[in-house]
Amino acid sequence: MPVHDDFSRNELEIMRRAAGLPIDELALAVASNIWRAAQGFKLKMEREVLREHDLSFASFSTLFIIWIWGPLETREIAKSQAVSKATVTSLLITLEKRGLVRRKSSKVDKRLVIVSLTEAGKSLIEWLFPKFNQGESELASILTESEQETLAHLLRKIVAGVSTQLEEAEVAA
Amino acid sequence: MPVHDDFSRNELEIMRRAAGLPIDELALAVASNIWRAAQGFKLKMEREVLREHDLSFASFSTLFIIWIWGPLETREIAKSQAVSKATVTSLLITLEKRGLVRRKSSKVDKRLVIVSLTEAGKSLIEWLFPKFNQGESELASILTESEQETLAHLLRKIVAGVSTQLEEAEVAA
DNA sequence: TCATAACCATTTGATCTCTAACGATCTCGT
DNA sequence: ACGAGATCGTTAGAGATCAAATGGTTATGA
Repeated sequence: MPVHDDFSRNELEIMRRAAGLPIDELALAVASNIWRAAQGFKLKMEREVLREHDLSFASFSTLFIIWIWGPLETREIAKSQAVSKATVTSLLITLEKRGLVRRKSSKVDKRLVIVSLTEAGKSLIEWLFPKFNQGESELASILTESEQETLAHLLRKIVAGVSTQLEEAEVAA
Repeated sequence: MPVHDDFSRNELEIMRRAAGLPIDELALAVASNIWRAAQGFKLKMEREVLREHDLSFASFSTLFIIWIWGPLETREIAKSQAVSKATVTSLLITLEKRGLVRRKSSKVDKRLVIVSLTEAGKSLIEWLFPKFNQGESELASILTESEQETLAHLLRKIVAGVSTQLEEAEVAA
């Protein structure tokens, strides 16, 4: 009995009784499968691509975003990954120790820190990215091209929607 | 310029040049939006539902799975969440400190540890779950019902696929 | 001008997460 | 019966993550 499958009638009944109200089963399935898919993706990439270079998923993402966008401020990296600035600071310390990124204070606004890739960082991400994309390709290959397009489309809507919802909550606070 | 949007022609050109080969843009979009959706979901739930009870997403998931399935062994919890046993041990220590779960060694097999909810844990999850499901419902409400069904269906295939791929890699090692 | 508010990165302290190594326990083949 | 190998939960050590507090910097308004 696989514990990780979708929920049976029995389990739904437990939840429903506790909730006292009808529960949104469809939303439950959507949310839990988004989460499971993401965890599986992360695990796959860390094991099959990143581990041999001793790089975490978060570190890879950070290198990647700087590679694509060029030198960035800390707050921009945080925003792009939807993580706190404190997390980015911690990641950058690790990456800087390994000589993959460089930080320098902005001349224009001394509060800002500009982060750029070192040569070693650039080489690493250029070496790693094709393998990473290969893994992504493998992940998606379970679906037809048309299904992949549908999935990406629906997920984009979820991402946009939740981003809006989070901003609204932010403003209200 | 929102850093978190899908990638432009320019950025794709950077990747393509570095890769030397054509890259799988569709798989890139699928994977990155899975990841972004999951991060947004986690953030939303932690802020809007879990924070006021000082509970992490991982703690909530653990309480939830024990609530639905009844007393579980540590390894079963780990498997159900796709995390390592060490992670579960650490979570259980925290939850036990707060009096939400109880651990006892199995009589049948002394290696095993059986985890069950305390009354406080049961009360908390039963209080929290309806609010959590409400949040999930809000998350999914950007899509029509039919779209939600499609999304859940496609994600289930991804989850099953990546699970298979991870197992294959496991066996090969 | 200049004081107050807003914003930035960092630090702090707690939790979550992983792999690797460990000790205790169980299984299985001989 | 019994020893080799497998499995279990835990520990150790490192990194990732967050909210809250901090200190330095910039913007705003009277």
